[in-house]
Amino acid sequence: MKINRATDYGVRLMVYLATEGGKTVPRAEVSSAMDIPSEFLAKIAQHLARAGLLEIKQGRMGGYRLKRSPEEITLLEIVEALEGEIFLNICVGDPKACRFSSTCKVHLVWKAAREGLRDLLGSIRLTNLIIKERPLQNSQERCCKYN
Amino acid sequence: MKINRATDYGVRLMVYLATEGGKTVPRAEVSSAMDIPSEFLAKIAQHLARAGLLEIKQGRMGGYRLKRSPEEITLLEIVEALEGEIFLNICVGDPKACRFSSTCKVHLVWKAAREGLRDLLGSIRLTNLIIKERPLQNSQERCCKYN
DNA sequence: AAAATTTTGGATAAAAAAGATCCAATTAGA
DNA sequence: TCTAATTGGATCTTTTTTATCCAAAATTTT
Ligand code: SF4
Ligand code: SF4
Repeated sequence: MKINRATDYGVRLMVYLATEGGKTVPRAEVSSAMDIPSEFLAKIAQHLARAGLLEIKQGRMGGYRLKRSPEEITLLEIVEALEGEIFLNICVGDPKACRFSSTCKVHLVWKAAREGLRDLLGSIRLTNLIIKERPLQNSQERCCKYN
Repeated sequence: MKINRATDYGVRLMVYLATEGGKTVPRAEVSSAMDIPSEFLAKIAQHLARAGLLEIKQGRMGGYRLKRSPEEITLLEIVEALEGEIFLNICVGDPKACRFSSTCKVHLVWKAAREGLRDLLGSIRLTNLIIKERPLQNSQERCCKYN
């Protein structure tokens, strides 16, 4: 019951792109800054591009950049783009996979757990994940409990 | 991000034992009633026994039974006995595993997600998971939202 | 147009985890 | 003692994860 490395790497990539604003960042830079194996990163970026989360520019001066505003992109989208839709147990996504699913109460717990997890991840936006070097001087604003 | 089959099987076993009250149930019976490969079930039962959740009786008339009252056993205990402590990302259990963990905000989200998940699973007891054939006639009681 | 740089996409592969299965030895009731 | 039940260790297969390699394609610069 853990996320994949690829998912964590994908989130790192997206957070890095968010901190770089709209710039196109070459793979090598993300790889070294974020400690992600370069070739693996290429595959992850392709997944995220197909999911409509980032844009890939090929050729010289190519690289990656966010396709949408970091305010619009949730952690849930990133995670599910890389892991597939979250289901903590097979029966949640496919009730026919278990002959007990219609009466089983554990089934309901896994369903509830999934909801809770997705709600949390869905409430976090890329903007909430950017690391600011120092806190804003004249602002008390906190967009959520995670920053 | 899914539980293992072994974990689901383990929960099925525990729920079955709970429905049988204090009886010692042979492995073959649990295996066929709960659709669990018998030899695999043996391994799972050994794990749960080491975790103090059930008692194994060897020899003729042997089998499995709960070691504690189903009221005292939570789903979290069962799941963690089989999966190990729940951490949705390596950095949650071992911050040294990632050089970003001290500043990374995603880290905090995975921590919060873990808390939420463990709280939910910890709130469900084996008694809440027993399947009653028909609802009690003269009782409105619901021990929680899962029954 | 040629050179330089950067990604693609498909193949491949090593390692780890998951999901069992086998069986000789052991245990304990009858 | 006979029989029925589990143990514990080894083994095995399959799937998933985590990459890596490289020729081809794309795009900018010279
Ligand atoms: S036993 Fe219950 S929780 Fe397990 S797979 Fe079947 S329906 Fe789902
Ligand atoms: S990048 Fe953040 S979330 Fe990912 S492993 Fe490191 S600390 Fe954890």
